Amino acid sequence: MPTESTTGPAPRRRGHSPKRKAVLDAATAEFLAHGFAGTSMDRIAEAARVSKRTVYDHFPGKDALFQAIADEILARISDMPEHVYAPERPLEAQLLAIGHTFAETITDAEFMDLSRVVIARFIQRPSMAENTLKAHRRLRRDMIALLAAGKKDGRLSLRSPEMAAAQLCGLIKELAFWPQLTAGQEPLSTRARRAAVRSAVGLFLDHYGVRDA
Amino acid sequence: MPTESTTGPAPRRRGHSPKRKAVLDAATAEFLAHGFAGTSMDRIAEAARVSKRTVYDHFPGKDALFQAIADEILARISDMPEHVYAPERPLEAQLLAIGHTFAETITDAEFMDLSRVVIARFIQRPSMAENTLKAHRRLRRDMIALLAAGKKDGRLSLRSPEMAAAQLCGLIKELAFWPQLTAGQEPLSTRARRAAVRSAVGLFLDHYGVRDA
DNA sequence: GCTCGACTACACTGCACAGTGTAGTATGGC
DNA sequence: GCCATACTACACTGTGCAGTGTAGTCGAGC
Repeated sequence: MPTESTTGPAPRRRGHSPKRKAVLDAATAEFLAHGFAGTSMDRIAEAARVSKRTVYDHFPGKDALFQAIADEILARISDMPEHVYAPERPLEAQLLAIGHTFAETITDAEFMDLSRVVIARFIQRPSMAENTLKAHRRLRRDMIALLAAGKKDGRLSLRSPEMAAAQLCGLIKELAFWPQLTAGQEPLSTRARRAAVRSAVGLFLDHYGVRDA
Repeated sequence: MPTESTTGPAPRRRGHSPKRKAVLDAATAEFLAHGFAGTSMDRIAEAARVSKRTVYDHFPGKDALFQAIADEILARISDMPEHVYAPERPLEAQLLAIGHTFAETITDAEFMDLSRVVIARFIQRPSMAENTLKAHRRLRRDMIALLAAGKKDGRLSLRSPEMAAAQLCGLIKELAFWPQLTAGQEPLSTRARRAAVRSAVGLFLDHYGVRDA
């Protein structure tokens, strides 16, 4: 064991070189296209036109590389407006707004690819999958808060804001997300996506909305 | 190449012995618990208290073994009543009936485990995932037909039966299926499941139902 | 001109796993 | 007794892949 070789088992590079970006880009493409298990470090190195050693010089291992990519994509996608209940605005408009944001987020091509990969990777350890794809958790929280506020304000007649939020999301996801993810269906056009949200909000308000308000 | 050894490259056993069942049982448990990639043929053999050779004597390979198991579980689960539109019965009751069947099917523990594994395995090739889990496709067809009939009968006011069916399913799945599958949530109690279906049908009819009928 | 950090090329270890080949054992029917 | 069937034990091939070790190249700054 020649342990005195250089500096021991620490990462050998730290700077943010152009090669690092090449690796990240190549790895993103490979992971999103072929999944975690279906992508080898050799392929990534080859695609990045970089030696395998360089990959390991910038990232400690496959998992770390994948995590870095997932984090980066999620950060890019999670850059969305907050949705806070506004008593003076019509409820329908507010529900449409958050619904559209939700639908846009989950139909984003990169989010879908990432979902595919993360779900394939972590579905055996479900907690991690939900944890990693927290982008839409944040929106779900906003939605629950909005529904709770609308209820308190007497404009919605519902028991559980959590359940109602799930229903609203389910209405949208079953049209705009799951068919594309698990059945290879083409992504919804903007037009169709917006129609799906309008329909979902229509169903929602016909049931939970209070007549006069 | 000693090709004259026994009989060439054909499967060596054909009978339905008790060992075959042991292999199937063990493989079912292993696959459902650890997924396709997470299960090795050695583990299956060990769990079945059988030599590895015996596994290969009954099944040509890992894929075939998995397919046999998936088919068997799906056959068991797909054994469900047909739901055909009955003009004389109240629509609500009919929607509740098919909704409850749907919810029962997808909340079945074995169906969920199988879904997990199949989704993890085939989500990169989405067509296969939908194809394998056809159990709920059959119900979806029934549901679409039922909605189309209800529309023709003037009891439902909707454009697309396909879209409406998706919405009804989405309302149920987002409460009773996906949280359990991807977030490790406890399965819904029978009581909660039935409440979810009633709520979904309520939302559905408040929007799509025709007032008088 | 030398050094140092980033990088390459490539050989190599170690592992897990699918699938095979084969010699040998136990059992029941003839 | 004999033979076939079902099965075991186990060694073995081949492959794909994560991760490492190392000698050497190249360019920038001193």
